[in-house]
Parts: sequence; C-alpha cells; structure tokens
Amino acid sequence: MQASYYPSEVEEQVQAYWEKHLSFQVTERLDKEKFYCLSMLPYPSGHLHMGHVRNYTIGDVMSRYERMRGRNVMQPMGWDAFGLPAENAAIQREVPPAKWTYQNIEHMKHQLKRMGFGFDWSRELTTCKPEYYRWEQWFFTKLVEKGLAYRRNAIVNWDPVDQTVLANEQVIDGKGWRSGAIVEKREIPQWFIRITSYADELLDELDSLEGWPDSVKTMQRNWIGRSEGLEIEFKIDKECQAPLRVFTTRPDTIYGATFMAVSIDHPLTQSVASQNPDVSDFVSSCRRGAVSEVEFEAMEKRGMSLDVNAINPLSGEKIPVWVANFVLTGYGTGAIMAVPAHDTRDHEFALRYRLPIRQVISPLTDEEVDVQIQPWVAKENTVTVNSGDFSGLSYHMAFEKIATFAEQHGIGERKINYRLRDWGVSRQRYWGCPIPIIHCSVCGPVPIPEDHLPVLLPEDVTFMGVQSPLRELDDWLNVNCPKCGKSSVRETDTFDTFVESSWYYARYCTPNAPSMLDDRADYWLPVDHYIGGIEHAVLHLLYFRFWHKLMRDIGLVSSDEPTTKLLCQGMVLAKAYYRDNDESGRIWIRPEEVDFHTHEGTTDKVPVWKVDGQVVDETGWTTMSKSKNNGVDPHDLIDRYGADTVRLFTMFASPPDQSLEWNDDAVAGSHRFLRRLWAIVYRHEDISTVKLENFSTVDQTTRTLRRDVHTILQRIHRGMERQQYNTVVAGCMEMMNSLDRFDIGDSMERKVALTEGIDILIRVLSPITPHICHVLWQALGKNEELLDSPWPVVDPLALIRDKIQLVVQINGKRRTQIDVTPGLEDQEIRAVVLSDPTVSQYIGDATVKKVVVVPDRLVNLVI
RNA sequence: GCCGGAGUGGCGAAACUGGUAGACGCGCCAGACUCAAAAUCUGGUGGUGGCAACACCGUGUCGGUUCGAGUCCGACCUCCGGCACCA
Repeated sequence: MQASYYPSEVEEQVQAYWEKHLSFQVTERLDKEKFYCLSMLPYPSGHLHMGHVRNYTIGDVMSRYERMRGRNVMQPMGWDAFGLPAENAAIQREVPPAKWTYQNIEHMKHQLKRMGFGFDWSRELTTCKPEYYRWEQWFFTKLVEKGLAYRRNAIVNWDPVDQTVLANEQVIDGKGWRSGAIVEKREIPQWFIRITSYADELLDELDSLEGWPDSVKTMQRNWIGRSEGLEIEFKIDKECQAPLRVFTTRPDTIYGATFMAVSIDHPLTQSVASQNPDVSDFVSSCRRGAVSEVEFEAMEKRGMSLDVNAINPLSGEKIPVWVANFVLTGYGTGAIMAVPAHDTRDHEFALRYRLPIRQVISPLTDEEVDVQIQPWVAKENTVTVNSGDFSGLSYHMAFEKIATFAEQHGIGERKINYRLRDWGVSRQRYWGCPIPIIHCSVCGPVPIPEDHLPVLLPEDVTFMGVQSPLRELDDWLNVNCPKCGKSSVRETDTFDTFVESSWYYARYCTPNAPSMLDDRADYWLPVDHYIGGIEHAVLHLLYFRFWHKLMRDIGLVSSDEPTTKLLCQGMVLAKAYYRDNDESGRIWIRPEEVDFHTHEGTTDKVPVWKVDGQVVDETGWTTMSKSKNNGVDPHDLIDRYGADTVRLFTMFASPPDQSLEWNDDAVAGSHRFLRRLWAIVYRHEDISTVKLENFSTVDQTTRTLRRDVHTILQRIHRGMERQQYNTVVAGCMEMMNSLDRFDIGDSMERKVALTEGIDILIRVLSPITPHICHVLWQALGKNEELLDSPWPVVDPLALIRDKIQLVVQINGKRRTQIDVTPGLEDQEIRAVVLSDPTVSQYIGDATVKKVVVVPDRLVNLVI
C-alpha cells in the first residue's frame, strides 16, 4: 500500500476491476429480492453537469447500499436523444443532428464511467435509435385503433418570417427568437392522446403512492384539477340564439350573477362579431398574445359587451353578456356566469367595467363583509341570502337543491370538469420520432401496419433550421396508402420527446426484446426508487404514470403504477453571466470565462469576461442549463480531486431534496477527509484479524470508542434509510475523528476494537466513495468482495451507558444538567433534581408548581 | 397571476415524535512543525455585555397555542421550481 492517496490511480484501477468482473451486470434471479433503482435519463447536451452528477450519485449510493443489504440491484442508464437542442446545434455548427447527438453520447458516457457509477451498460438505450422508437410507433398505432389517440386542430406559435412553428421557449416577448418577428397564432391539425380518460385513475391512485413526496402528489392533484359542479343553461333573449351553457362549482351563487362572459371563440361571440365590427376588432386584438398560461394570466383582463342579454334560470333576471379575453375556450363550455361578489377575477372585471356587484352569500359568524370593496369567496360557514326560494342554505344544501332543480327542469346537470387537457404529441420538427401515419386523400389518416414499421427518420440530412427537411425528402414523403394503395404522403410531424421518456424505464428491463416488452418487465417493475429533478414533478411524471397505465391496458405490464418510491432532488444552482446585444440579443457567457475584478477602494467584485476584460451582467442563483451556458463541468473537478471527492462533496453539501448552490471552493475539505482516511488505514495496515466475541470486559476507553462507533453507525443507518446522505457523510467524519483520536498502545483488545471501527467505516462509506474504499478494503487483506459485503449491524450491547446527562430547565429555560443513571422513575428523577444544590439556588423561596419529566432527557420545573 | 417548496452563525448545513439550537464541514483566528512558505497537526470560533463565573439576545417578519416552539397554527416578506412546444 502506498503512503499517499492518488485518486486517479485508484479510480482507474478500480473501474478496470469492475469492468473486468462485469460487477454491475444483472439478470432476473428468484433467490434474491430485486431492487430497480432508476435515475432520470439525461439529454445528451454534450457535457455532464452537476445536476447529473448529483442525480446519479444519489442513485448510485442507494443502489450500492441496497446491494449490501442483499438485494439484486438493477441500475440502468440511457439517452433521451431526440429534441430541440440538436436542431439548434445543427444550425449553429452545420452538423447533422444525428452526428452531433451520437458524439455527445460518446463523450458523456465516458464522463459517467469516470464517476464510477454502477450502471449495467448492457441495458443502455438511446431513444433516437429505431430499435427503440419503433416500439412507440407501434404502440401509437394501437392507441389510434383503441380511439385513445385522435387528431384535432390546435393552436401553435407561428413565426411568419422563418415560416416555422416555435416552441414556447423560442418566443421572447411575443417575438420569434431568431427572426424577431411578431409571433402569430395558427391553428393546425395535431395528434392528441386521451389522458383525460385516465384523469380519475391518475388522481385516485395518488392516495396509494406512499413513497412519493406529498409536494409532488399535491402538484399533480392540482394539475388534474378535478372539480364537481353544475352545468346550467342561461337562455338568450334573442330568438335565434342557442342558450348559453356555463359550468360552475358555485351553484349557491347563481342569484349573484350580474353578467355573463364568453370566450372569443364562442359561437355567440362569432355570431355577434359577424355583424358588429367593434366586436370583431376586439376579437382579433385578443388573438395576438399569449399561448402560455403565464402570459395568459399576466395579461390585462379585457372585455366588451355583446349587447345581448341572458336570462338567469333561477331568478328570471336579464343580465348582459360580455366577451372577455380571460375566458378559456378549452375549459368547461367556454362561457361563464360572473359573480363579482364571490369571485376574485369577476370582481376585478366588474370594478373595471362598472358592472353591478350583488352579495348572495353571508357569513354565519359576525364577520364584516363588504363585497363592493372586496370579493368574499368562503364556502364554509356561509348562508345564501337574496336568493329567492334558495335563501338560507349552506353551500352544500344550496348546491344540492339548485342542482336537483336544474335537473328536474331539464336546464342543467351535475358535471365533473378537469383542468387537465389531452396530451398534444405532434411537433412540427425534424429531430424526433416520426408519427407513424400516412395521409390518404381517400382513407384519411391511416396508421402504418405493424409489418411496415418502423418509419425510419432519415439521419443524413442537411438541416437548415427553417423547416423540417422531411417535407423536402420526396422519396421519404411519398408512399402508397396501406389501405387502398393510392399514392399518399407521410405525416411529417414527430412526437413530443416526452413520449420517449414515458416508457424507457420499462424497456431497460427487456434489452434486445423482439417486441416492445416481454416477461422480464414484470420481474423488475415497478421501479423501486426513481430519482430525478423536481422540475419534472408534473409533466414528465404524469405522462410517465399515464403511459404505464396505457401499457397495462394493452397487456404489456401488470402493475398499476410505474414506481413505488420517488425522490425529487433539488436543483443545482449556479450564477449565470450574460450580455445583451442589440443585434444578436442576449448572449450567455460560461462561468469559466468570467473573472472577478475588485474596483479600487471597494470590496465589491465585478464580473468581467476574460476574452475582452469588459463587465458582464450577472443573474442571481439560477438553474444550471444549456441555454444559460452556466453548467459547471465536473471534468475539471475529477481531474483535480478524483471522482470520489466529487461524489462525497455532492452528497455532503446538502440533503438530496434541497437545492444546492454550487460553490467549488468547499470541495477541498471533502478531499482532505479522504486523505485522512487513507492515512489512518496506512498506519494500521497490519491490523489485527483477531475477532473478539465478547467486549464486556474491555477497559473504559475501549468501551467509549465502541459506544461512539455504534451510536454513530445507528445514525448513519438512519440517514441511509431516509436518504439523508449529508448526515451519513457527517457521521462518517465523526466516526473517523473518534478512530483517529483513539490510542491503541500495546493493547490487543484496543487493536481489535479499532479494527472493528475501521471495518465498519469502510463499509458504510463505500456506497458514497466506492473506489478508495475498494482499495483500502483490499489493503486490509479482506477477501470478501466489498460490493457484496453485508451492511454492518449495530451491537446493542455497545450502546449501553451507565450515566446520562439530564437537562434541567426552570420555566422552560435551560439552567443546568445533572448526571444520572439511565432508566430512573419519574419520582426518583424528581427527588434527584430537587436535591441538587444548583437547582435549589435557582428555585430559592419559590414554590414548584409543576414538574415535567421527559425520561432520560430533560426535567422542566415550573415555579 | 395560479400551484408546490425553501428561509437557522461569515458560508454549506444538523437538530428523531414539540424537549440542551448550531452536530459535521468550509472559512477565519491562535499555536506546533519549518530558515521560510505550502501541506499537516492541536486549540478556539452565533451576537452583545463582563476580568471572570455568568447574564441577556438569537432559527425571514409579526402574532398565537404550549410547562417548553427552528419544529404546531394564522397573516405577511423574500428566494427557488412548475404552468401543458426547453428537457
């Protein structure tokens, strides 16, 4: 064994050992409990960033720990290889997206290997390869057959200059990011998958997902947004107009409706607009503007009277109908009844356009309510007022009575609405999985039969970034209709990349299967622990759950949910640097290219670009992302300190579910710890192989060491189980401090106790820093494979104490502490405490009114 | 705007079920070793007052519950994530 720790040597050697022994290749085994540990697959952007390192280190620590606990662990890895950045790179660097992607994968795979992650590379998958995407094409044709996929028109961002569809991310302040042209909305036919048919199951099953964080479940619940309400008809006082149907969750407020509002696409609006140029101008002015919900919510709430009246179905009152830009076309019926007294948005609108506000709900308490000033939206402890026959009722009673009334009179019905919308999967892009459809002028859209699949995406193309090159490839585009044989054209849209990431976890279980999945899937599924960024809490994780149910209903898997446990790691944040430029917009500068200059006479540090020495702008803490160019490359850190240090530091810096503000100055401390660990093993390399069965007769110092080691082990174990790896590392550091301070002298029993401590320390640390532990383990002459050595067990006898420190509080303030033997009865503790001289001083002449005893911990005297 | 989180020393953080706030580490200060420096090792380190024992204050802000609150409840402030075509 060498006297000093050389990480690169150690790591190369150990990685070669794992490679040679195929240490992480697994197959289905019935003699062991399986553990499927899944980390979210990366987009191959070109470089591993700290978010990946954090994600995969968490997964690797968990996997290695579970393996030591005796499980058959599978930990796969792959590439989410389709997507927009490859197209952008293609335009910038004139490289075909495929070539760029495959190069990136090669580089990143090398980086992952250098980190020492225990992936089973024989299961690697790449989503842009036909052997992967062919199965999702096949699956999609099944969905079309089952009526779960359908085509309808939907709105996209249209860049009139570049003649292309833009992603929301590519629209900045309403303008195209490259052309700068004002973005238009355009309606085009697109494919949708009926996630709304599964809304109830997706919602209800959240309750049984005990291993999921509550925050994620709450977000999904709110996203699905199930609401029970009443759909009710308001007649229009013009003969020719169909009645307005509105959905409301507050039937108890119907008497307070003082106007109606309809969306700009509502038939009533269109009918009025055709005769009224003001309305039609208003509608077209609303058509520009937001596609995304953020912009939609942020925009000014505007409206215009349609000069039409509706008749309140309960009171018979005539109320005006308005068209308003905040009424959603896609939610409910595209029309609402507005009750400004009891709804915040309606209230705002009513004030703005001076529409009447009428209170129809009162509090049961003596709370003061003035709805002219503020809306009052409570549902509990309320009573209806000014509501004719329906006055004097609670929310629930009013709901029931009014709903029943509406149903009996044929003017309405109880209904359930969802905020969730069907999943639009069409993308007007080249670098994605081709949607397996042929458009025939006779048969319409025809799914491609199984024996004609896959539809290959041509990889050798010149991509100019203006339009999808698929439209230009005549050989690819023109085909005969599979049904009638007439010449037809292929669908040129590709799938949303969320489709690939919705089922990759299942395919990992069945590498090389000549079908989408096979029996092996049911051995491994569901995933036991899924680890990924919190930013995926809703979209990806909902589609992922949804797709699993689709696969179940086609008979490919038998479980209901894809994963039993979920860990959402916090974001890794870094500062980002940029400069705004009139011509090219905002350019982002890599942190490595930024220096900090101190101005004379101040301590303020100003970021400057190394290239030109000029000042750049700085963001606050923000996510590391490709677009902001602020990813920290772990490569340099590995070169400097080794992968073990990087792994140790990322685990130590903060708990997995919290965000981590990256600061590489602090890494050195973790490295120092590994050097000390190396040194202590080097000092005791000739360590004893004797095992003591019975430690009960050893000296006090040895007993103290063993108590420390086993108490800390207990905490480390708890940290592992809770995935609080930062406290695991802290525990390892403490344990080493204890071992380091322990002087063995010539004592055999002390030597044995130290041996035990070092053995435990190396084992518990090995999931986090596996390379150094592997080498130290061998240096100690262990024959057993460290990867499969059992996780150490706490010796309960070592934990026994003969004295404990009892804290004494007086009126809740800590005053002193007393040593007592553990396990005393309350009465005994009381006596000891009250007879203590320090305590008596504090009490003085006062009478003790109350004594609170927390056994073996604390006593509080109330005087 | 809506939904979900977070806020504790100079910094990253810990604190089990409401029971000694600040474990562990970074940084800093002092000392040892050295011709010197680096590295390493030892000790100290929340704030204020005090020679000291010690006292008071202290977990984003304000208020509440409790013998006792970082932890529970209410209101607010700031920051982060998501908002359906970034992944």
